[in-house]
Amino acid sequence: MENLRIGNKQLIKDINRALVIKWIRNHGPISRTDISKETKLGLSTVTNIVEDLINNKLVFEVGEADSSGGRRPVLLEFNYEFGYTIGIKIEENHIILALTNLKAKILNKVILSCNKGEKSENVILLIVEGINKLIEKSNIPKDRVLGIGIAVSGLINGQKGIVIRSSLLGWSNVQLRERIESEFNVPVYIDNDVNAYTLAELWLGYGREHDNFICLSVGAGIGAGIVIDKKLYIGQFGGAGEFGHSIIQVNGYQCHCGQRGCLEMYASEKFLEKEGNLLLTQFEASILKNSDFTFETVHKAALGRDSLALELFKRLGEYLGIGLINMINSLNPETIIIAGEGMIAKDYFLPYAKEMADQNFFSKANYQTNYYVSELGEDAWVAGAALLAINQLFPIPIYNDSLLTSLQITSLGNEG
Amino acid sequence: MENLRIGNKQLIKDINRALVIKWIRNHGPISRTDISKETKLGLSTVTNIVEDLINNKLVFEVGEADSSGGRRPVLLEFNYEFGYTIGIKIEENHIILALTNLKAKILNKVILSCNKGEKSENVILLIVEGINKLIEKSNIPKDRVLGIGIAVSGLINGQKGIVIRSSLLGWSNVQLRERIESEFNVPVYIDNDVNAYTLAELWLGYGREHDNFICLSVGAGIGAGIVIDKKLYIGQFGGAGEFGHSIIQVNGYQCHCGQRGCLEMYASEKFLEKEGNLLLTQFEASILKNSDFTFETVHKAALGRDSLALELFKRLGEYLGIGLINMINSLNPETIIIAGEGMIAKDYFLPYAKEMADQNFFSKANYQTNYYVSELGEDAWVAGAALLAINQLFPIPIYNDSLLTSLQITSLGNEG
DNA sequence: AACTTACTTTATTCAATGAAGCAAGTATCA
DNA sequence: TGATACTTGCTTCATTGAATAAAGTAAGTT
Repeated sequence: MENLRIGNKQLIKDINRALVIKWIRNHGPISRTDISKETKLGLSTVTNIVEDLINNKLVFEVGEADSSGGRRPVLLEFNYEFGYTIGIKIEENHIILALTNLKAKILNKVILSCNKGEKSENVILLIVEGINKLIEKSNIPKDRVLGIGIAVSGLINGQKGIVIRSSLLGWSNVQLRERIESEFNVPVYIDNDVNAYTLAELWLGYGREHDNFICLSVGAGIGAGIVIDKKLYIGQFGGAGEFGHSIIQVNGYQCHCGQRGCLEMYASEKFLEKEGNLLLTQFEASILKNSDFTFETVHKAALGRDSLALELFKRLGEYLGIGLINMINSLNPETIIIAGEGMIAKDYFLPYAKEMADQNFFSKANYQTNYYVSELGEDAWVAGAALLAINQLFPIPIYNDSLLTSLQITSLGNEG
Repeated sequence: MENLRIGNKQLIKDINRALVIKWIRNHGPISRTDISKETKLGLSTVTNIVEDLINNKLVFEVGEADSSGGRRPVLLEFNYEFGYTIGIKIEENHIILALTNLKAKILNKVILSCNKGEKSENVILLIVEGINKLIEKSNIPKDRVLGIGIAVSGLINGQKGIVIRSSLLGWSNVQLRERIESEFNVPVYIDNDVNAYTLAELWLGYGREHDNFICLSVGAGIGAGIVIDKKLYIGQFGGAGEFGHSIIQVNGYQCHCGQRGCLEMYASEKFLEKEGNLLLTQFEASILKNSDFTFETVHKAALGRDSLALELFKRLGEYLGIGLINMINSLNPETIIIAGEGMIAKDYFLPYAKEMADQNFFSKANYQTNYYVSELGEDAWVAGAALLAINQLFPIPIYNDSLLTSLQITSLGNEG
């Protein structure tokens, strides 16, 4: 249950400190006066808080801006190097680790190979090794790492820190957080990979200026992250956004999840494979005849105007459109951001998807949903993983439960 | 954008007043000491706030509880008759109006008939007439009505107070709130009827002890209300929860909304009609042969073991199950509450729906979703409509925007 | 020299709070 | 029975500490 804090001086202080930090983080470099104007906090209040933040090295004065007829404003900037976080993405056959500053900017990267289907225990050992290597390579003191975020594909219970099930990795019920946390004594956060990507969009991409959207990943599978009021919605145990397993066809293709007719079987790489092989007989001339069906190979074929490839993408697009309709009609998002490996071939399927999706329930009432193609690169996955941790360092301090990890920073001011 | 208030004394005061009110509302009769213990507010703080509330007649002392070795605790109870609200449900051929106290308890009811397909302007006039009649009948001063809530089936933009589209009523773009508000000079809230019912579940039913659920209504159509963290999620413009128009069958039955294969065509009364007529040739002996197909008629037939009726409910149940799967997989709710007129026949279709729905993505990982059959009666629709207004009277005052209407009450204390 | 803009210092305000006190009961025991 | 000690509930009051408005200082432009 959401436990709102009671009103007292400490709450005032925490809220206003967090507010000032937020403004400097999101809009810095910025002057004290501007913070005061924007937040409606009294100027002297801002002065006091900023002094405190500077003493704690969370904020720096970085120079002066031009005057417009009076004393020059002193510009403040957040100290993104106050500490570091590590973002990790576990993939089928390698692990990507990145050291980031508190802006989720990647400062250093380590990529380790591992065998496909490797046991979780061995992967954990690899991760530990990778973290150590990364810290050493980056030449920073270990205790400046303030948090670790790990992105894993599959069903994740972030609160408990458990990988419930990952069909890609072949894991189930792995206590990932506990293992890494005990090794480094630093808060560790884990979440679904698409959720991590969604966080990257929220903080570094589209979400910088928007509060509500769904981020849909089209690739080997289908996944989605749901952002409501600038917060990631995770559901009862972290399983929200499994749109890939919404059923769009009664008695449709058998899905690996046990259901039939899942969207994932119609709008991800799995569809290219399945439908591609079925259609081969009708498209004898296709250059895909002796190839496998991945976004890459089919895309290449499509570039060469291969008619099987074109047909596959057309069908995938139309099915994806139905998936989009279901998202729109059930959640009514402002925008759907589309990302994932599949987007290399976006020109060949997105138009069909959009055309189909525009037939949604709301469009009849002239309420449009926006589509937006993610512009973040590959690095967004690990950056998003790092954000799993960064996100927790500066929470809005109005709830009781959010204090556990953030205390380290937000209450530094009480000591001095 | 959610605009968090800045920290100052007024915020402290508002939070703590709201907190005390909440405890008395939800757990009264309760003593000052117990409030202090539960909220962690200082006892003297509670005393002060309570004094204020009593002066403003928001709270009453209602007697003493037994002593357990010391002075008897003085019990406080919320004054649910501090004011009244009016809940209204607009149906196809009548309008139901109810006067409620601030607990959404129905004190008086007026039902007006109107023609099916009546123009919105005439219906509005009827509503005005009904409200006046209700107030007169209840013998209360007009200015004790603190808010009016109206539940309408269809697509509603609650923020703007507009009925965007209601296929049942044949309305589109009706400025309902503005019209009623200008007539009575009292805040008016409008929302989708299922959202109103969901609010009733949230405050009067299942939600009293739970924070996250989806409330699904099975009747003439299919609708759903989504509760996240004890708050109704409404989407970009109030259209969240249109699960009825999620597509479960590519190229399926044509829906009135323009799409094909909507859940609403497979799991509401519309399905009984459509599929019933199609199946008549195979079930020559059915007593439904010259009947219409409503939940009522088909249910009666099922009671007589009519095999067409049984088959229809079986199929409806299975399709409904697929709808449930899609809800579960995309939102991962703790519980799905099922309600609506269709539930008279629940014994004939729910078992099939549950069996199907239990095949969802998460069940493979042993994470169960709960189903719960709504126990609120017919009155819950208007009670929920009243709650649309009541809900806004005592908001958690941490956001700037929530102050508009609640100020009347929460700042009474500043005057005395 | 007058005006602007940016920031700091200082006295004030006010809601929460802990401590002390008051109110009104129960338990114990002569 | 009733005097005393103890318990529990509530109130009063001085203190605290954060924001804040006002006055003062710094450093620029016109």
